Amino acid sequence: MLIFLNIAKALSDENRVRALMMLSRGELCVCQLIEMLGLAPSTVSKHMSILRQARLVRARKEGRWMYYSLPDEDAPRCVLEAVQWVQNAIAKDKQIVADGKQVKRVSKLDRDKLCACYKKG
Amino acid sequence: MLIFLNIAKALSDENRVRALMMLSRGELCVCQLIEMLGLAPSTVSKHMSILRQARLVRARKEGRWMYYSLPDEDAPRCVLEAVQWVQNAIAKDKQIVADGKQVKRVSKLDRDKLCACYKKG
DNA sequence: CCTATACTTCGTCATATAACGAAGTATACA
DNA sequence: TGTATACTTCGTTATATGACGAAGTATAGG
Repeated sequence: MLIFLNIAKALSDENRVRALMMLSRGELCVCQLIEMLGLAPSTVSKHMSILRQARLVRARKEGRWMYYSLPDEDAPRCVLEAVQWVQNAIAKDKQIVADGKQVKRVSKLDRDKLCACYKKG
Repeated sequence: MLIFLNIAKALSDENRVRALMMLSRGELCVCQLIEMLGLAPSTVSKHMSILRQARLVRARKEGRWMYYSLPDEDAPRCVLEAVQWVQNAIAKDKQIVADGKQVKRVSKLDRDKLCACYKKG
């Protein structure tokens, strides 16, 4: 029950659902998510840790960068079905479609320019 | 997105998930849910209205009694998939199994005795 | 080493949510 | 036409959550 509730709670925040769907095309690092969500780094980090604890994302550290991605096929069925459900339910949502375009844009950016998100504040 | 978030939020509370699963064997009236959940009538009523707004349950009024049931096949796909997901995820949960037994017990009770839940407080 | 970078953790604040009891509404029955 | 019943709505309170900035940690590069 706790596992299930953690997943449901993780999915009950718009920014977390957006972040999750942004990973549909492949892994992203935190600074890319910060740029697209327009939230403070600490906020995004917290959101990702909630998604991670629910097993809805995997994390991989490479040097200074932390990459997040969707779960693989080995993940619990409960998790995979949740991801499926989200994708079916909101793939056509206005915000999610716009975010898909953002992912393409941000993926092309130079990382130096991208991580300017830290310098803004 | 809002529709999806309403469903996710509705599913992120243990008592609401329990109530939802209690309806698996068929419709129940509010006083039966009050008895099984062990919560105040106003609390259960609020929970059911949240589930209802998310379209996760249907409501039918018959005389003084309000009956709640799971959605039928005409419900939005998003809703049906959510219900499926919950059922697959927690059907074997200890609490949910125990609740299943409670449903059988309560269904056999005389309504006069049952609605004593109002007289307790 | 020392500094910059890329996060994460912590502390704080404002808002959201779950619980309750009291009061309100709608229906059956005397 | 009261009165009891079966909820629902409202107001309050305690706790949970999401946002931020400041401080902490880990890694790369000079």
